[in-house]
Amino acid sequence: MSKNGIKEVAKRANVSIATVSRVLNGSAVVSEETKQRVAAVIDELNYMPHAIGRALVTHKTNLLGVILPDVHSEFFSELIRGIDQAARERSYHIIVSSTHSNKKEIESMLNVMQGGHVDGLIIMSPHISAEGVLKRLSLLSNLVFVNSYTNGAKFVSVSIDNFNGAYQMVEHLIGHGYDRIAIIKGEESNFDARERFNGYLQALKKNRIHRIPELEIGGNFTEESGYEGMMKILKLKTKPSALFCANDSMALGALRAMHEKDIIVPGEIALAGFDDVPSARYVLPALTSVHVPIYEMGTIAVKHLLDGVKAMDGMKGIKKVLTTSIVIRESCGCSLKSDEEVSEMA
Amino acid sequence: MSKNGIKEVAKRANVSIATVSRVLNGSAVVSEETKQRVAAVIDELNYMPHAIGRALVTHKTNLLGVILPDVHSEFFSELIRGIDQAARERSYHIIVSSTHSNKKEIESMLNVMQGGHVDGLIIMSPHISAEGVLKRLSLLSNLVFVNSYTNGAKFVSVSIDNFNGAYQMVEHLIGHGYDRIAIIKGEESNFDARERFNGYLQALKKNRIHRIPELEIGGNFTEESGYEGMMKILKLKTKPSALFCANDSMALGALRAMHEKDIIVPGEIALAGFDDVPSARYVLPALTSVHVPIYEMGTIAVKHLLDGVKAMDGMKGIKKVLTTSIVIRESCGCSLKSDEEVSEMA
DNA sequence: CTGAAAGCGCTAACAA
DNA sequence: TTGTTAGCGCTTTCAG
Repeated sequence: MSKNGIKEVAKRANVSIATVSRVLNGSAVVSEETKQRVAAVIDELNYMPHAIGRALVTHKTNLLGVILPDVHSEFFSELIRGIDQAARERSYHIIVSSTHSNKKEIESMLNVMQGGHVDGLIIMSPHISAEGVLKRLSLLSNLVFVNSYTNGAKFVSVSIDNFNGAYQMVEHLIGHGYDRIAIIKGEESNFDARERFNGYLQALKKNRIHRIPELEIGGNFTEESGYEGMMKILKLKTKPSALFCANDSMALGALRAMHEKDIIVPGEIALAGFDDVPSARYVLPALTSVHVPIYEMGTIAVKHLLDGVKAMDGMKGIKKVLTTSIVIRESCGCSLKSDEEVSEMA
Repeated sequence: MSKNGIKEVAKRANVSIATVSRVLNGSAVVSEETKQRVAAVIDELNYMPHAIGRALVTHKTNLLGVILPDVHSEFFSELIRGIDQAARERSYHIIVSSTHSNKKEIESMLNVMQGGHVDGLIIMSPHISAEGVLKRLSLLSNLVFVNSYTNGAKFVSVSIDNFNGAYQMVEHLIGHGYDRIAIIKGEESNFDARERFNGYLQALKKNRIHRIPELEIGGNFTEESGYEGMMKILKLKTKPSALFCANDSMALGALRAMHEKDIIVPGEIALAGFDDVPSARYVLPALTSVHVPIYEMGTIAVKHLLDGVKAMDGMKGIKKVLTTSIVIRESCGCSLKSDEEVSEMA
């Protein structure tokens, strides 16, 4: 096995390595003749330029870092799909790493990624605000936050409209006559969860329905916590007529609990979730949920990162909020045709 | 913003860059005193060694490449979870890229990854054999195949026992009295699919049940194809008493079709799938399926890659096959307690 | 149009 | 114990 580097190519083609580099990148004019000759040797040797050597001088790796919490797997993989697609269109690849929503781990990840390995970073940090994450990071550019709390600062972020999604869903339930609407929430520390809860609260308020503390159940976005939350609800003297879960996993858990206890959905208790995960349409009854454009969120994040959206200009961050849409299925008791159209707003 | 490289650190600490490098890596003995001094400067400057510069000389990036088809999302994300976990334990990160099971794309990916960016590669290629993938690749080491067809060659691979999983499941169905057992298969080109189909065939044969061509329906592992396959089955004059789907997605699709047509499961037609995806337990009736240790497959692949398992020794590849286990739920009509234990065999 | 040479940021002999 | 120096594989001035 010979050396097989750019030098070998140069030698065999009787040119300097500079020329080889030039035909490799088309960076300067090379005579057709030598170009052919070099290309032939490259092909013959099956030569591939060494990305690291190149990156060292160009300061470009064509790699994008993606940091996300490892919960929420359907959500997660859809997001990656979107990111990967958009990245590869720009001939980038992605390095994925899941922190466990642990600040230490996020920082360590950031360090690794700052080490020059990636040209940009997409970070999803539902539990820690952007400023918290960036405490000691000099770079503020080449960074976009996804679904994170970027408290009015100069970050680029793309997220979904959690508040309105929840608001609309709860209004929908109210509109169909339910007035005792329970909620299984996500964790306090989770940004998405807080916003969704706020949407719920606002919808009640707008419709002059008083909140009932015992109907506000804690959860943590897992199927299990939905199951347990539902069990608590079923122990109440006066049961709710409807239940809104802050995500689909918990709704699925709640559904399982109701099946076990022979509660008819939506007959006795109507149910709605949030996220519109694929399984939502396969359970029985099919789950009414808030559709979230996860894939688009991924592609947009990449677009912002790579297509020259700079957050630094003028100190004001860029905040893209994707609208959600409610998709009606069977679990909420109405049976309109589902509308899954996904739109955006600036 | 000053330079902030190793040189700056060296200058401020009044040492040579070599010494800085030494305290960075603990690669040689440095006096406690200078060590302290250098460490202080590093901290003060918030200096991070440039990974690319380092990689160029060490030939180590601490990055692992993962190439997989982008179908099969629940499977996919679970596999990544396993890989990522095992990788991070060894302080590696992973670069994920999903080809679309397209040979060209796989090759291009391989090139990118061979460019020096990764120290090893995990590749899952259900449609293309290992030899096909490696046609023109010089390196055979630092490569492990996951769930791919490594035709007796000198590769390292880890896969699941598709054949026996299917065999056992079909035997289970037969054992409970079903004798007209349909199957919705995966694509011919898919290695997993072929093995599962073989398992089905073998179980029939062993039990002296003749195969009935009209009961062998084509599919492609998507929910949609399961739905369509079921619709075809329901048009048959003599319907099967049970249906085995080569994966859960298709089983879910078939289930949806049966719900639509008011076929009672398992009363009229029993159903079983393969993969044991999370949703399997939440549908109604809960889906009997073949459990696959996806996560473990990921961790084992990494272990093989990083913990010094060399395939080249003596020309014989290493082939790890993980056993599957059937988990009984409601859809097959029996109601034993489910056993989800996962074991391995060499 | 092409070659020589200087580095990119780091590690690893080899000396001192 | 520490410094000097030679690269790792490439791109990119700068001459020619």
